Amino acid sequence: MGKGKQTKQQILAKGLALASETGLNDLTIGMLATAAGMSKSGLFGHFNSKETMQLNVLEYASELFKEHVILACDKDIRGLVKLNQLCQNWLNWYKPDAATCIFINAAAEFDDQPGALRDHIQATLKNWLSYLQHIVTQAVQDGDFAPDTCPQQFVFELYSLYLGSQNLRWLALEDDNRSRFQAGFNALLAKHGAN
Amino acid sequence: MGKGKQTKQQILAKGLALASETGLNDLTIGMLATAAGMSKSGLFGHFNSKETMQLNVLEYASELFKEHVILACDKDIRGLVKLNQLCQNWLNWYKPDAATCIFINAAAEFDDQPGALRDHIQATLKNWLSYLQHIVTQAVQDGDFAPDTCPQQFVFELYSLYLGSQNLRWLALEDDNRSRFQAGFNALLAKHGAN
DNA sequence: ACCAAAAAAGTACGAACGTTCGTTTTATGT
DNA sequence: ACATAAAACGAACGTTCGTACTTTTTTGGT
Repeated sequence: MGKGKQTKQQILAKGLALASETGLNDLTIGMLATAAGMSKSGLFGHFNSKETMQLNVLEYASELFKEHVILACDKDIRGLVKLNQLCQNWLNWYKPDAATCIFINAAAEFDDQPGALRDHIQATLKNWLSYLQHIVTQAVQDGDFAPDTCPQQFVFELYSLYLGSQNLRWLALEDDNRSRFQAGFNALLAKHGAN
Repeated sequence: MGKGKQTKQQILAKGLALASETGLNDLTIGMLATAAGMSKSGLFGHFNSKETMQLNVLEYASELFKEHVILACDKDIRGLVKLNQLCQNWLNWYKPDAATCIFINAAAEFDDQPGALRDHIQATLKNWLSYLQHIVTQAVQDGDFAPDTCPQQFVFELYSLYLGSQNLRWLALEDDNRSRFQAGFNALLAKHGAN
């Protein structure tokens, strides 16, 4: 890996960290350059536009997500067991500080702002949800869940719980939102007759 | 009502409409002025700062929310019946176009940005959730729900469903997210033994 | 060790933003 | 109706941002 790609990776790592705190919109070229310890124009040269930079940060996040959530699962598991591992990984896929999931944050920021960024976020999210749906369908086929389980509704409720845990974190309530998610998840499993 | 207060109300209405589409952060003084059909400085004079303007928009939204969600309920109802009406009103409290709930949007935008705006959003949200919690507690006392129902967890899951319906709207999935919320809500009621 | 290519820096510009100030128009009370 | 205050305007400011150009430094293959 040449010097260029190397520093680019460092930039993207810093960029993801910052964007996870302040949002992808507020990730300015100048501040990212400062955070990366280089000049504005020096950093700019790696992307040639802010939008490309943001896009690359998202793609970097996607790689990390796939690595820490999907590929980190045990091999040869499926259905309910896999769903459990996926959700566990999902909650922990990006750890720094009080960072909120960049995909959730970016979705809220760009949902009404057409362009390449919105399209990418939308595609990523759709992809993840349909993957979850696939695993749930598998679980139903395996008899892990009741046969009348609707995978779409199941994933909707599961995704909602994730949103809830992300959104309620900063309300600084005294209770642990992770455990609120877990309780909701367990109830969701029980409702569909997980054994 | 003097001329000043009158145009200010029009400005706030326009501001809420715009902020519900593009987010409270992107609600610029210049574009709001243009949308309101007046000059930048003319509009500015009503607030003397952008933050105050945003704060006033939020307060305006709070008034509308209270009016359309809380006060719009039938008198002398409580417990499960009231919860049903509240949720129905909640989903419809602000109708324009494809607007997303400004509180949800603003929460995502300002959660990591200390200041008066964040504090206001936080207080508003906490207030609403604790109100919901109060109604659920009432429902349990009235025997509408099973006695082992945890109101905090209940409201967490309810709020999560609302977030889900808001967040999944723009994914442009073919299915109606309103009905996804309804299904989840009904399941939530059933889980706690609503009769 | 050298030289072309890549990477980084420096400078500058135009646009948009929030805000200020002085002036002009409009509304209101007597 | 008229005088006073409120409301709205127009032009300008300082700052920040993304981006374009040019120059300097660093890298890597021969």
